[in-house]
Amino acid sequence: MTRLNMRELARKLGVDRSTISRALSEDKAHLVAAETRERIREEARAAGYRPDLTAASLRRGRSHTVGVLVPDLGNETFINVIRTMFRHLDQRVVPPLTPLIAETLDQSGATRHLVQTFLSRRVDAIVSLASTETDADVLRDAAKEAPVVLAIRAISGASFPSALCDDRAGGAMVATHFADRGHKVVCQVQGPPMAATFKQRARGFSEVCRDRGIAEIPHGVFADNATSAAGKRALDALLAASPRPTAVFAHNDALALGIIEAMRHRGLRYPADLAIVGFNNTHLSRVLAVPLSTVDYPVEEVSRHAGELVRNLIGNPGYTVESRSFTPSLIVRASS
Amino acid sequence: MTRLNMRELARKLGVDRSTISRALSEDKAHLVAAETRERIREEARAAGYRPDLTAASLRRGRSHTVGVLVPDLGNETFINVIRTMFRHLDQRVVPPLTPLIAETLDQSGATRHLVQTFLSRRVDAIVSLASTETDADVLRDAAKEAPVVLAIRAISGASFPSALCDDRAGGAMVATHFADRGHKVVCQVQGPPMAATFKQRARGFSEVCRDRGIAEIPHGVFADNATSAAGKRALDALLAASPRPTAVFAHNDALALGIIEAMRHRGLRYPADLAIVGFNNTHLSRVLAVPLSTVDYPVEEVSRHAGELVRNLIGNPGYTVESRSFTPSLIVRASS
DNA sequence: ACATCCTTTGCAATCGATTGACAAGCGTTT
DNA sequence: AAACGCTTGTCAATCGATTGCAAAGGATGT
Repeated sequence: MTRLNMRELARKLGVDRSTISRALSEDKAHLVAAETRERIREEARAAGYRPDLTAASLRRGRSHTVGVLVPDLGNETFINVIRTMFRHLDQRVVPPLTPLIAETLDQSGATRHLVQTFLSRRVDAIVSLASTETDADVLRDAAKEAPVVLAIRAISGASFPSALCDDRAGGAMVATHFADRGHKVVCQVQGPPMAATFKQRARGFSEVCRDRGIAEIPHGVFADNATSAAGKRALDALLAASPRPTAVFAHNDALALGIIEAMRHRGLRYPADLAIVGFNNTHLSRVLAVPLSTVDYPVEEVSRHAGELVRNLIGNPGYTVESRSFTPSLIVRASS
Repeated sequence: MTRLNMRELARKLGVDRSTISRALSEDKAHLVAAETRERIREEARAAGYRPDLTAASLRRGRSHTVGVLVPDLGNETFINVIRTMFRHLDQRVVPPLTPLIAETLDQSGATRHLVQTFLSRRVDAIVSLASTETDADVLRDAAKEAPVVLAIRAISGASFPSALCDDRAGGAMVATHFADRGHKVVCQVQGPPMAATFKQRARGFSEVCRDRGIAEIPHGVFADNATSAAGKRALDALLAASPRPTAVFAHNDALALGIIEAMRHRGLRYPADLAIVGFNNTHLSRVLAVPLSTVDYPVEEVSRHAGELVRNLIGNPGYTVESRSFTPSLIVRASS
C-alpha cells in the first residue's frame, strides 16, 4: 500500500496535478478559480492527502528548512533564542520553516561538517549561534549557496548579517558596578576567547577597570569552556592570586554557579568573601538562596531581529541587511 | 552559477552518474572496482561535490531524518535524552540521521500537526518524548508510514516500541523514604496526569502510602504544567491542607524548585518546615545551598535503548521489538 | 461577427539521485 | 569453441511536485 500522491488525487478529482499543486499552494492559489480551489482543498483534506516535501524541495531547490548551529543545547539562553526566533518566524512565513538544529559543542571541525549537511539538505538559510573565529571561511563559503545569519556571536573581521548583544557594554557595566561599590582588586573568569561574546565581555570589563583605576589581576582566569565545572576549577586560581580580588566577573551564569559551588565547599560565602556577577540572567540566577547579580541578555530583541533577517533574506532577494546589536542591562542582586 | 551535480561530475570524470552514485554510497560501493571507487571519491572531494539530499530522499522514499517530539526544550532531562540518543546513533548508523526537533509544549493539537510535518518530510522514524493519552490515535496512524518509538512517556493502552523509566517504582521509593523517616502526613504535587510519567509516579507513591499506613492529603495538588511557576502556586494549597503534611513529593525538580522558592518568600525552611523530594536529578538539584533529594533518572539507559529501537526499526524490517523500562534510584540529600 | 483580452486549466519538461535490467569484458571449464 | 560465471559499468525509468507555456473557454468591445 502506497501513500496517496498528487497524481492519484488528480485522477480521483478529475483535474490535472498542476491544478492541485496550484490550489494547495499559497502563492499560486489565485490562478485557480475560487470554486475549484475550495473543492480541491476540501477533497484533499478529506482524502488525507499530504504533499511529499522531499519532492517539492527537489523541484523548488529549497526545502523550507533553516539550519541552526548551537554550541550547547543545555544552555537556556541559546534555547530561548531559538525558540523565540521560530515563534516569531512561524507567525509570518508561510509555509512554515522547519528548523534543523545541530549542536557543535564548540568543537573545531563540527561547524564545517554540519554546514555541509545543511547545504546538502538545501536549507533556505543558516543561522549560527555558535560561530567562532575559525568558522569564518566555512560560513563565507556557505553564504554563496544560502543566506547565513549570525546571532549572539559575531566573527571579528567578517561581515555577516547579524543579531547581537553588545557584550562589551555588558562587561563594562559590571566593571562600573564593581568600581562604584569600592572594589579595588577584581578579576574575570573568562570563557573561551574564540567566541566573540567572551572576548568582548572581557574587553569591556578591562577598559573600565583601567579607566576607573581598579586593579584587574593579571591575565585573568581562562575557562576552557563556559560551564560550571570550569567555574569550579577557576576558583583555585582566583584564590591563589595576590593581591586577592574581592570581586569576580564570571562570563556567564554557569561559570558563576561553578564558582559558588566551589566556594561553598571551602566554606566561603558570597558576597562577603567574594562578590560575584554573572551573565545571561538565567532562571537559575534568580532562584539561588543568595540570588546572583547578572547581566540580562536581550533575548527577545536578538531573537526577533535574527528572525527578521532570516525572513527577509529568504524572501526578498534585494534586501539590504541591517545588522544590529542590542544593549544588555545589569541586574544587581545580593551577590555583589 | 549552479551547484555541481552528479551529471556534471560524471561528465568530468568520464563515467556514468550511476557509477558515481554507487561509488559514493556505503552499501553499493562494493559494486564498483576499488580503483575506480577511490578515484571517484577523491575527485568528488576535490571538486567539492555535495550530493543533493532532497533528490536522494525523493528517490529513496526516506530522508535519513528522525522526527523528535519533545514537550519542552528548556528541560534538561529531555535534552540529555535527545543528545545521548543521537550520539549513540551517530556511531552506528551510516549515513548519519539528522534530527528534526519539534517542541509540543504539551499543547493539545501540536502533536498532530508536527507529526504531519514529519511524515511530509518522509522521516525514517519518529521518536516521541512528549506523548500524552490523547496522542494515541495520531501516533498509531503515523506508525503505518514510519516506525514510531516512545521514550520517557508511555501511552496507556497503546503498544509502541518504547524506552521508559519505571516511574511507578520511582514514586514508590519516595513514599518508602518518607515512611522510613517517620512522616505521617505527606503530599504530592502532581504534574499533569495526561503524561504517563506523572500518573505512574503518583500511583507508585500512593500505593506505598496506603501500604505503610501514612496519610496522603486527599486529592493531592495538581499542577497545570510541571514548571517552577506551577510549583510556586502549589505551596498555598499545600499549607492550607489540614492536617498539614510534613513532606512533599514534587513530580519533578522544577516543581520542587518552585516550592522551595515560595517557601523562601514566606520565610519557611526545608526540610525543617517541610521535607521535599523531587524527580530527575537535574543539575540544579545538586547545586542548591540545601541540595534537593531527588530520583535519579536513568537517562543513559533510556536514551541508549531508544536509539537501539530506532536503529533496528529502520534497519531490519523483521525486527521484533523489545520495549524496556529502566529502574530509577533515589538520591537522598539534605532536603528530606 | 470577429478580434482581443482575461481567466482557468492542461500538457510536459524538469529538479538530481538511485536502482533494476542488462551488456561487455574476461577468465575458466567442458 | 561453446557455455558459464563473475566483475564492472551503462542505460533508462523512476520518485512526486512544480512551473513555463499554450490552449480552451468566456467575456467584452467594435
